[in-house]
Amino acid sequence: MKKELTTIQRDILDFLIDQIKGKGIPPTLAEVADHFGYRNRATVQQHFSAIEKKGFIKKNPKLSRGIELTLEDKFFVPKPILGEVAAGNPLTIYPDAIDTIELPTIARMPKDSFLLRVKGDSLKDAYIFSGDIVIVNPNLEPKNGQIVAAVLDDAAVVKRFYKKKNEIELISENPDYKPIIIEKKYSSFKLVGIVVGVYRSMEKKKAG
Amino acid sequence: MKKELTTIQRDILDFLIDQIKGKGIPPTLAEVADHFGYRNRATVQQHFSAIEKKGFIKKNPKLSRGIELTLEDKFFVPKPILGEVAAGNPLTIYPDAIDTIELPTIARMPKDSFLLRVKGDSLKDAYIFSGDIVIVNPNLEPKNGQIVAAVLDDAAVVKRFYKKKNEIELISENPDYKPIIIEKKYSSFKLVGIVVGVYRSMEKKKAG
DNA sequence: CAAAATACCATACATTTGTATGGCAAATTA
DNA sequence: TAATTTGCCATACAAATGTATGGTATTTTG
Repeated sequence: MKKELTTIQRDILDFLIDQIKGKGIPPTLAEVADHFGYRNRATVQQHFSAIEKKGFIKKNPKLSRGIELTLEDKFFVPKPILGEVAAGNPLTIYPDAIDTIELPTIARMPKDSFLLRVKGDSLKDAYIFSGDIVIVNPNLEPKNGQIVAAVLDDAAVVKRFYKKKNEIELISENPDYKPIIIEKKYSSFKLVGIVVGVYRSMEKKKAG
Repeated sequence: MKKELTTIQRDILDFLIDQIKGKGIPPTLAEVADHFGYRNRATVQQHFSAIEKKGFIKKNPKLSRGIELTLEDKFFVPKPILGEVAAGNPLTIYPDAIDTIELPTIARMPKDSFLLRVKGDSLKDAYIFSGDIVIVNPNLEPKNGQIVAAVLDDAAVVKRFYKKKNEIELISENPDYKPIIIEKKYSSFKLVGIVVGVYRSMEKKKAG
């Protein structure tokens, strides 16, 4: 039995997870159809059947909104890793995916977010270690003290963010590393996004 | 406008919260009716209207399971406190309620659980302080390391639970207090239940 | 006491919802 | 190439669901 979801099926599953984890309650067929622009519930119904057959959801027959997510272990979806970022010193960020990781979808990843793998230990006191995958949301305003991903001269870093009067400070949680200070005018600095989550695979990790 | 819920209305609201917080999805009218033994959905429907009018829930018209809990701050429901327990030395336990507290129902309290007020500071290293209210579930099996409530010679204690070969140890998180050791045969010891939650009112507390 | 609120019942009805069935074009697989 | 899967449409239908309306007995309130 093939357990690979098609693109559309994964989109629908993502929407399901999004609703269940986010809004708290599973959508109806009609709501899903509406969201994806289907003119018909039957289409969604058939997608559900396909997804259920592949073991990702379970339908409680006859019950409205009776969709359950199956065993969470199954919810590992391959996602592209867009690059590596340095928690210590800046590293390269790649335009395209350099790798994929099996990310548990419970580690809720907003649609507009992406993944970066952390190298270095400058954030170890914030419980982010080398080899960890950070989930970055580019559509959030950073608040002081939050951990952000940023690009400096075509390299990327993950640091804790502090905005001051005329400069921005990116500091490490590890005293071995000095803060990076960016003056307002400094242009080659670009904030990539807020780190909204960290995932660590407990399997063997080939971290650097 | 009166904001007091009647007994039945509160029961229904409790059931709603129970389902939403516990099962994750709001029940339908039929399910509520079934649970309370009503032969009719209309009865529940009318209760919902009453509860909504008093501002505790919000109905999304026409939507199945379209019940939302209104602002969480509103969810302070008086619950009886059944006694006081010592985190340090045993205190008296009362057969009936000695007091009531406005417990936020978000602090999910299973139907079979009850409340005890903690006195003493022997659990301060587990972040439970004098004056805190602990929610005790009597229907769970204790695992080593969990915090339990127990009765010793008509007095009650809240301690961390460890089961050994021939004895049970109730230890404090505070080194100032010595562990209580109960031999298997010791009969006047009775486990009351597992502490499933702690609530602390940030208003002034008249702790001991 | 009279009026209002409460707590339940019954019946009726329009939608919503899940499900079943058949059809069709495009992509994938054998 | 033939067969299968995928992705979508349409129609139909029974059951579930929310809603409306009216009724009755009890309790609470003014």
